[in-house]
Amino acid sequence: MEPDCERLPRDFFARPVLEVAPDLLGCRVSHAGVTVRLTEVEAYAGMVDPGSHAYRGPTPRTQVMFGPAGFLYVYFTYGNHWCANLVCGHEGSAEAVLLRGAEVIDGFDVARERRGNARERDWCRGPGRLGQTLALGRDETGRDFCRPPLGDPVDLVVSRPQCEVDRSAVRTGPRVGVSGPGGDAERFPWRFWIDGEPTVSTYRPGVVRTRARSR
DNA sequence: ATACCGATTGGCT
DNA sequence: GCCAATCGGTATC
Repeated sequence: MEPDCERLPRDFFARPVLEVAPDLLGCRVSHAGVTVRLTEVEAYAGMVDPGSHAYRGPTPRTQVMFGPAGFLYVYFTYGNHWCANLVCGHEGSAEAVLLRGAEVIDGFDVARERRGNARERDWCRGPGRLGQTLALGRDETGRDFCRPPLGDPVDLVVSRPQCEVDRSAVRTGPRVGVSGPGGDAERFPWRFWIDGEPTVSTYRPGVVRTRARSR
């Protein structure tokens, strides 16, 4: 388990999301017996960001993003997958960082059990897989990872890197799978990753929506 | 009440 | 590379 002195304070997250996101690369996330090292994240900037779930204002689902930094926003997508975000910025800004890629550094047996016969490189390659490996789902949304309630049986910790990431190894690019204006590479190059890491997803553009599907 | 769609993944060609 | 699966959230009627 991670030492609590390494836990990142709320002040770390209560900054503009474009500052927080690259700083999270190399950081560790622990939950339910598995610890990972982040290799890929994406920034989402709330109501000014057409790619964000918060773009059209608060809804029951996105409510937690409009609260203070340091809380987890987990969303369900494509009928199968739970994807985890760390809420950033100031209260009301609805900024968040999506955890997209990571390398397992502790809890290998638990991770292997959760991911079946997938290759180790793919355990946390992509936000849905990362959510599954860390067992982050519906019940974890809204959790405070900066000052968790005392006696919380399932601990969630975001902590500093064991080894600092070389800033020159940080790459940026358009966000994966974001359709519409939010996927514009010029306006929103808000995906951050560590160059050369095998646990970073391959880029896939957002699907072009032309007309409604039938059936 | 109902229709549409998604910040994806895994399996198959 | 291509595509179906799958269901909760959101908008609309």
